[in-house]
Amino acid sequence: MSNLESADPVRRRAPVPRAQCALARAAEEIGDRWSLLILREAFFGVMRYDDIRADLGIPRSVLTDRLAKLVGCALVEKRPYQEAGDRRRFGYVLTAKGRDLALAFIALTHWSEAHVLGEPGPIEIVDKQTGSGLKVALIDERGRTVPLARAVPKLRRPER
Amino acid sequence: MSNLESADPVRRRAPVPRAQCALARAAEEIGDRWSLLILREAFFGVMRYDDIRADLGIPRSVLTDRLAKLVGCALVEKRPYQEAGDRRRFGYVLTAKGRDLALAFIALTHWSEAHVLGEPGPIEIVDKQTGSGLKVALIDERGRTVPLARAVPKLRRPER
DNA sequence: GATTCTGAGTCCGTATTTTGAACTCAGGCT
DNA sequence: AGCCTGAGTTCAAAATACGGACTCAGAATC
Repeated sequence: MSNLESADPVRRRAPVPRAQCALARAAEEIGDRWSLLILREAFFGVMRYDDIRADLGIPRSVLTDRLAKLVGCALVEKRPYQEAGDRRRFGYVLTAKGRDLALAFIALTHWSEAHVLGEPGPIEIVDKQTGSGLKVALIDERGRTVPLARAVPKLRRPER
Repeated sequence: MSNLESADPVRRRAPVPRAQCALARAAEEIGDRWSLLILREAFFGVMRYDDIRADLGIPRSVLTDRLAKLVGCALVEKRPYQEAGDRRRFGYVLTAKGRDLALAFIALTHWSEAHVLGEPGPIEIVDKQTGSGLKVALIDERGRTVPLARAVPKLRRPER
């Protein structure tokens, strides 16, 4: 994916139209100002309407709409729960699809710490078994890590 | 980052306020419907206003605005170029900051292929040296890959 | 058994963004 | 001189977002 080093101004068109572009499809589901932030809340176990609202300061009408969309995309599930001696309520829980976004989230968070925040940031991702700090990296088929600069895109069905 | 397995409805608040959250800061820079797609164009070497517009179908006024924001965030640089026997024009080129987003992009693309597209997608990322297909993975301090399910968030400055 | 409280919304008028179409402007080409 | 092209700008209409008030059901309180 990394760019041609010496940008050549000759190439004019993206190799793949938008409809087949996985990134574009992902952007339809989570590419707006709030969805990412709502999912982050879910990653940290915040699942209740008013708690999300309080954390993010999102308007109620928008939160209602975004939650419905996230449920519609199967990123999150609405499910009932009851706290001891309280009436039954509904909360929102990540689905497997939503949980799998974590890798992209971690990558984006690390990028932001390096390039936007400019410092390590208050939360670190660790291996719950060993306690070791974790990073996101590219690995090849043998599991060896490869520097980003060596990654290039290749058409799978070579043109047509 | 991955969620507590058995979601406990007790936790109510995100561990970190929005202002310090790296993801939230990243979302301010690239969290809208078009910025991601524009950056994707840049990854593939498309750098001219009208080409981006044609690929994405984005309205001119929005593209102008988004490009200015991306330049403002130093994700992209506006720089002059001239093609043989043509007048000098301007194009947009990724900065190092922009290029480093590639890892998050690749992770998001793979997620989308797995969960949105449902099939491999037309572009694959390979090692330009070996040709080996590349994936995104979590690695610990010794470079061993760790499954996502073992990743948990930990506060770096342990509460206060 | 009426009133209050709380979580989880809905409704609504205003403000902001997006859209798409038309217009501009500079430089080169015929 | 007139036309074309890339890279915008301007503008009205449509879609979204915002924030405050309102609703509604069940528990708790008086």
